[in-house]
Amino acid sequence: MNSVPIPITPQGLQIACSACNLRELCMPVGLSDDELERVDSLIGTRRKVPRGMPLYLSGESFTSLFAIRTGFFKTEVVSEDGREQVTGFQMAGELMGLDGIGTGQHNCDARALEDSEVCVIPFNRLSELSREIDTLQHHFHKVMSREIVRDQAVMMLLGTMRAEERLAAFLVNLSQRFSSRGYSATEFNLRMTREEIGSYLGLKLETVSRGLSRMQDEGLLTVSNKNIRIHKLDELKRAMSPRC
Amino acid sequence: MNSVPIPITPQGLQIACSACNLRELCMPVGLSDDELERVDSLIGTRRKVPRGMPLYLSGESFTSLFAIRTGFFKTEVVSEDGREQVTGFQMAGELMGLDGIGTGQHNCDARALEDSEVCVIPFNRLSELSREIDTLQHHFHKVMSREIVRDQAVMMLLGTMRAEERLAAFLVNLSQRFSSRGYSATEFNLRMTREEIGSYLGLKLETVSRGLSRMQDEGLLTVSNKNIRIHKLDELKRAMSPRC
DNA sequence: CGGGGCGTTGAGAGGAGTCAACTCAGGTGG
DNA sequence: CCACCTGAGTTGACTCCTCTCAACGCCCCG
Repeated sequence: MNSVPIPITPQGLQIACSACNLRELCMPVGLSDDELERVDSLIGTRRKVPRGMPLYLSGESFTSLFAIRTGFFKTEVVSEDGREQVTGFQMAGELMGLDGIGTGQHNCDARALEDSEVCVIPFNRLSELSREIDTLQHHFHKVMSREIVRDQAVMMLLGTMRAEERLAAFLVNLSQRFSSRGYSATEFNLRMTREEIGSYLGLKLETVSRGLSRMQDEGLLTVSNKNIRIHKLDELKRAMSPRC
Repeated sequence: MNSVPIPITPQGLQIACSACNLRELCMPVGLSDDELERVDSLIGTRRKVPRGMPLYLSGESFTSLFAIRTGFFKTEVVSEDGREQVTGFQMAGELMGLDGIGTGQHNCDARALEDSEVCVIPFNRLSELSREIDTLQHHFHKVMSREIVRDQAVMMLLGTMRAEERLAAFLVNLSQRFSSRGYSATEFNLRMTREEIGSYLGLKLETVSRGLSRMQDEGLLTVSNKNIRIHKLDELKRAMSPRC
């Protein structure tokens, strides 16, 4: 096996959803104590996924969603003719596996980019519970809908932006997500390779590398391998728009 | 107003969901008579949307989903800096508006490409009912999930394919969707302009035009304005893959 | 009949891809 | 501890695909 189920132990209970510091990110607000307890009971197990290992692979049967507790993932689609497309990078508090509901099989690979841990959410239990708790149902629908909106934003990026605009948008997006999790908005480590960034942005790795170098030359940021320090976040945001 | 609500009249009842010829496309199977009746009651009104008119616009508050009864739509996202991206083309039996659930506001424009008619599905009624009818709940989740998978396929197209591959993929996709609705798989009329195709595929309209001309020169198909006749569907499918 | 939207085609420009050489960091094993 | 090796990243030179700009034709409609 590529990962280890962790049964909830007495110790484990201290990180029940109701006590999880990621609660605002992946749980609905406004639940009663009773409801909160039942939602807690949703999470049967947690699972550690070491760096480089898959959380699930395309074609595997779908039974659960996964909420990231710690770590960093990528999701990747591989087509029949061998093309690979990274469809997203996921971090703490985000949900993975929604693509599997439609067919009952996962439709992409999810791989840990660093040692990670996820909460396993059995989908049929979630379905049951969301029939009983309106708030949970609505929350789940919102999460799925936001996923659709996010994908549409990526389509916009891939369809209309040039290389450096895509790169700027990518970095600004990462910056915001780190920031909203309490990390620095201006300094962070990329967990993915240039090639993975390129795949996500519809570019070749050399183009990604050149783009970063160029931004460094312009004083927008400093790149040192995977470490990024953004000096002019406002200019970086402007660089997302044409004619700059 | 850009469209006209149509209250269900005695005549209207004959096209209740349970009797709709698109039933397999947009309704769950395996409902009991009682359940069927309740799902029928979901559809409060229908709405005609003349060609060119919006079904909804970005920023409008979200209250309902829409199932297409007849006609053809495009959905389009406009970014702050003025970029436009067609995110999809929708035809009979397909659902629109899922992007609005997350924020409570529509996040794209939906516009009729020909005179169309949609069933209005009040979202809070759908939510209620899907709490009572498992089958309906699961069906709705599947529909949302498939939307995500579809969007990922578009990301793959935009991220990895060259112009003519995209065009081939687009035509094959249309062909299959027409075919599954009982229309010809090899002859159909495009409802959208070259520019709209280009926006969807991340290409300029000239590139779309050239691509179609080239395919015609190669004998794959015949183009006459918006009319497409595919002569070699199998070769067109091969043209979706690299090195042809 | 004239005009505007849509589509086609050509010529030239430019941005990203391709190919290749080189550097660097990290991990492994002698 | 150092030599080695591998994968990741950078950079340069060149190619080529798509975009840009422009001219022109077609069709529909006022």
